[in-house]
Amino acid sequence: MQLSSTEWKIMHALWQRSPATAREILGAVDEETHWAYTTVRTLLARLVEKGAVAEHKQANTSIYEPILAREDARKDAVQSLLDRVFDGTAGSLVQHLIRERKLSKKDRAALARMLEEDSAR
Amino acid sequence: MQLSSTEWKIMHALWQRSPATAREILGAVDEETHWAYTTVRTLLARLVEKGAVAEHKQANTSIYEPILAREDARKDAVQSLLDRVFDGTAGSLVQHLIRERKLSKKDRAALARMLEEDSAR
DNA sequence: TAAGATCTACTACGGTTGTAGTAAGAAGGA
DNA sequence: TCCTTCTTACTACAACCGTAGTAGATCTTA
Repeated sequence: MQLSSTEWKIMHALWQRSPATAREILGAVDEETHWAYTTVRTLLARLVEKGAVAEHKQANTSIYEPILAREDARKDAVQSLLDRVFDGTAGSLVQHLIRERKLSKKDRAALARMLEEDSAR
Repeated sequence: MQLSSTEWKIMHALWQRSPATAREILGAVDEETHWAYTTVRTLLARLVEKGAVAEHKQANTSIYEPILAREDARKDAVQSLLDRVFDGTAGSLVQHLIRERKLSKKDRAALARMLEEDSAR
């Protein structure tokens, strides 16, 4: 499932604290976005429509919960980047990260550990 | 600079062989996309407009060349993914790749080499 | 109980993207 | 020279995206 960048912001808020009302989500993203309440509602409606979020009424207020899992969303986003931008493989992405020095010492150590474990198997 | 996914396809063709005419680019992407010639022209016009591609006329035919470098485009695309999807850092992306076992044996070997060189310095 | 605060449902609107179509000029071959 | 084939310039149009606004219902509180 592909999410637009505003939808990602809503989902991040929901993954962090759910269930939540639209107003609570607004509270969580307000600092960063300054969105109107109705903007948050529109975004939530779109997410419900595409099946990424569940909505149920409590009294006259909607309560939202993520259906789409963060890891699944991330998987799709990464795959889409690999297909669009790299040659479809993660290897070239990682080489890019190394060349661009995007990885901290710690990241590199973690990577090296993983490589060792992996080749040991 | 952000590129749409169709724009990426044009740019990949141009990075591979440039300068090129619209018809040559169509030839390069036709198998994958089956685009109409005018679709390629539209995409090229948009890329020229946003400064990613240079166009100059030879007789009555336009010749195109990339201005935007592949590495720069990749940098922006990766940063955008990190900001939208991860917490803005490459570390969490790499963790994701590790957990998802996205790296092939060959990738891992190349990576190990690069990491060694890197830490040797 | 009447006014403000909230909530929902619906609509809006310009920009971007994907995917062309058309008309008119240029160029090359019969 | 006239027909065919390219090319260019311009236009189109629906879907999606970012960002709301409005109207009417409902809840809360003085």
